[in-house]
Amino acid sequence: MAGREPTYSIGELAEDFAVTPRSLRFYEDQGLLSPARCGSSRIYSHRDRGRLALICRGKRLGFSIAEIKEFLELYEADDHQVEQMRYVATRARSRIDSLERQLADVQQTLAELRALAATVETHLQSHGVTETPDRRSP
Amino acid sequence: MAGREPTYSIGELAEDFAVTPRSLRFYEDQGLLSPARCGSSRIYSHRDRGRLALICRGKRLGFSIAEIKEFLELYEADDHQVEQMRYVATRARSRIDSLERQLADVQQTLAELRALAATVETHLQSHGVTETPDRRSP
DNA sequence: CCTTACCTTTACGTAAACGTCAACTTCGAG
DNA sequence: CTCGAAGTTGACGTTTACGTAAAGGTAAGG
Repeated sequence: MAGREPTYSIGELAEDFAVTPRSLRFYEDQGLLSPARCGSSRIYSHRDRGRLALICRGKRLGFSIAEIKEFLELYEADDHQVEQMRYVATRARSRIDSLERQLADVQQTLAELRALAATVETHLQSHGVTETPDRRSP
Repeated sequence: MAGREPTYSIGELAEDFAVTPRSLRFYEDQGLLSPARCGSSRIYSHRDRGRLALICRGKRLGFSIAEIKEFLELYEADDHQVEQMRYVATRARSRIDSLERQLADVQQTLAELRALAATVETHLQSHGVTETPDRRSP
């Protein structure tokens, strides 16, 4: 019953996540990944794949590499000593606080932008333009 | 009845908007501002002040200097050229879309983090620790 | 006259997150 | 054997939005 864990080359994993091999090496330099080696070639495990998924998500969220690294360590610490759990709890809470602030920021920005869009569209309407802008031949 | 328009030195304006003089010079280099000169000193008019307000707002909204420059040129060009307003509206909408995606992502992350925090705290409780962790002297 | 505060220009420095190039090595296919 | 594709490690280039001296001008106040 031994299904061997799948492994990936740098190119495969890069393509799967639509990043470049260069990025994967960079993440490794920064300590976010540490794939096994076969000779000098990198061999990525299923866990590495999971970590990369988290990295990509973090990037989508606009976090820096350093922040993402903290995240990863946070998830890693999952099955560590009880003593360290306090630290994890503290980090998680502080992370949540920061995210809540970011959430508020984004919502504020959205509000401003929607107001701007509304203003502009009102102006457009007052010029007799009500439809979604078609492109006219110039 | 001729109240002269107020003018500002670089330092005044910078302080008013909580930016550095360096930033104002930079914005000028980038063509976002072009204050009058008295000798070599910059003299900012009321209009310049208005432009700076737009610049700061653009920054808050997450636009790049280059994008803000485009907007300023649009506002400048004609107060209401329909074609140009469409462009602004399009940009705003696209930014809104992107922010809405980001919002969803952040909310998702928050949910996960809260779950993690809850898990960790449950673990801590099961070890007889119920209070918020105080910082002990090391 | 001298200091102080504020202004000027020029120009190099910084941080993030890779891109890009060079200069190999390695491996399976033909 | 040879080729090309894909891998490796440096190391320097790029972009954005300024920071940070360096070196000096100018006007007010003591």
